[in-house]
Amino acid sequence: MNKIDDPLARSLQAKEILKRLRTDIILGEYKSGSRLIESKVADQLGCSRAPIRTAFQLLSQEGLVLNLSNGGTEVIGFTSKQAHDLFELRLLLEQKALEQILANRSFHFRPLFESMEQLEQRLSIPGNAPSSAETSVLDIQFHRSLVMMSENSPLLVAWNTMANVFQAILEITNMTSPTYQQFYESHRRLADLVIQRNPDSISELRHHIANANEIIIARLEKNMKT
Amino acid sequence: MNKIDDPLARSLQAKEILKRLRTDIILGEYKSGSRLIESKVADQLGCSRAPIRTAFQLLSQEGLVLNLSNGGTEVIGFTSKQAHDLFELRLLLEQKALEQILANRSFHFRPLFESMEQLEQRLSIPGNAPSSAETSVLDIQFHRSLVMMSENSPLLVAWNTMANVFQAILEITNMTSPTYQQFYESHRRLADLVIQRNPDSISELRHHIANANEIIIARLEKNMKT
DNA sequence: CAATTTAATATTGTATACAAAACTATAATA
DNA sequence: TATTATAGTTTTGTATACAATATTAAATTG
Repeated sequence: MNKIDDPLARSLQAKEILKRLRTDIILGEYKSGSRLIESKVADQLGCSRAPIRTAFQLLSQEGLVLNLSNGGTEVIGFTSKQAHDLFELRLLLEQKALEQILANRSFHFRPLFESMEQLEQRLSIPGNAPSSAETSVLDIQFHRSLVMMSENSPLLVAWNTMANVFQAILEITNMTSPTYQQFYESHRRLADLVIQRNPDSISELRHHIANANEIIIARLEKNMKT
Repeated sequence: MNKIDDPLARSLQAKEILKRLRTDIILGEYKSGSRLIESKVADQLGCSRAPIRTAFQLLSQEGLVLNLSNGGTEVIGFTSKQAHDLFELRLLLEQKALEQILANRSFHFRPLFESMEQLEQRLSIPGNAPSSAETSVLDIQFHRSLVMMSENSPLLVAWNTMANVFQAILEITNMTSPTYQQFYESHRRLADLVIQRNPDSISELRHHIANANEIIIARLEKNMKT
């Protein structure tokens, strides 16, 4: 449970391809229902079909693409409703994680604090605002630490799958530092409540996520084509 | 939302390999922490590395295997606790689906009844008890129909991912027809409550799943090596 | 002209080849 | 001896080749 599952860690090409396709699909660059042809995409991106296949499989896992029963891959459009449902799912999973954390006898909270302080430190460097990509990674890391604390492997697996899409959305919406300032203050309150094993942490979490979701979805809708 | 996502539908080899590895890992044939070598497995199963890589990726998606950061694939043991957590997750997701179904104005319940009647019909053929593999597919299909009714794509994606492991467990535990008789009676009660949009359907669902989980886990533990 | 069959094309699934990276074991050095 | 270098091996990631299946277009038939 300590090692981190990082698909494509060594597969730089597939990683890059996946990221690009994921973002494009979320933004609506591909029409819903249109078909993704391995060789076409391979030519466009200037590589062979091998890493493309890998990327397609991951996209399918994330629900952005559909594996047709006769072979082939079809784009599933990403709508505003889906974003909403995704965020609701995130809340459901994280709340479950937190409930289990509170119910467990002992737990390790170091990773939670480390990830929190990493974000705080990064934000506190004067005159050097972090990029949206940077902060999204750190923000996600905090929440991943929380889910990992639950020591519930299936829950973590489910969370990780949707987290990829979630992180892409965070990057797209290009959060500014002031917004993140809000977020990390909420992270601190939450982390403090968690180590106290205070049941109020649940409502703090619900508050935090609901608030974040509202801001993010509003920004996302402006960027989406459809 | 109408098309069904079936990875490996055309890829028979990879499908077979995945199924076999999945079952073996659940049963504890591979030691937790041991490394899966593509070429080794390919030689054992008498095929090339291509379908093996595909299968490994799917296993990773299901949380049975870990992608090491320097490349390579490590087996994550499947413990009794994980089974318990998995089943709890299943309940969480299906309950969420049902809540959304009840909240929605209109919904299509044909697939739910069709899958239910398929199971009933199959069980009612005298002197021809269905195999565990057969019934597990039909049972899973009923629950998938339920989740699909929620028209919540991210929720369905998450459910599908864990359903693969769940179905494998159903097959392993080799349910007998009498047990299934119980299950499908519960299915019918549940389906009836759902079309009435009766909130009691939620407790019926909780009951059904909790009951099934208890039976299944007990049987599973007898089959697991660890 | 509509429907069906047949041929041509496109696309995927698997096998193989090769290069880059990671791991292992041996040798060298302090 | 313990530690670092180094050579050798293993293993993966990507590219390419080929065969089987799907899709599309054309031809045929009623």
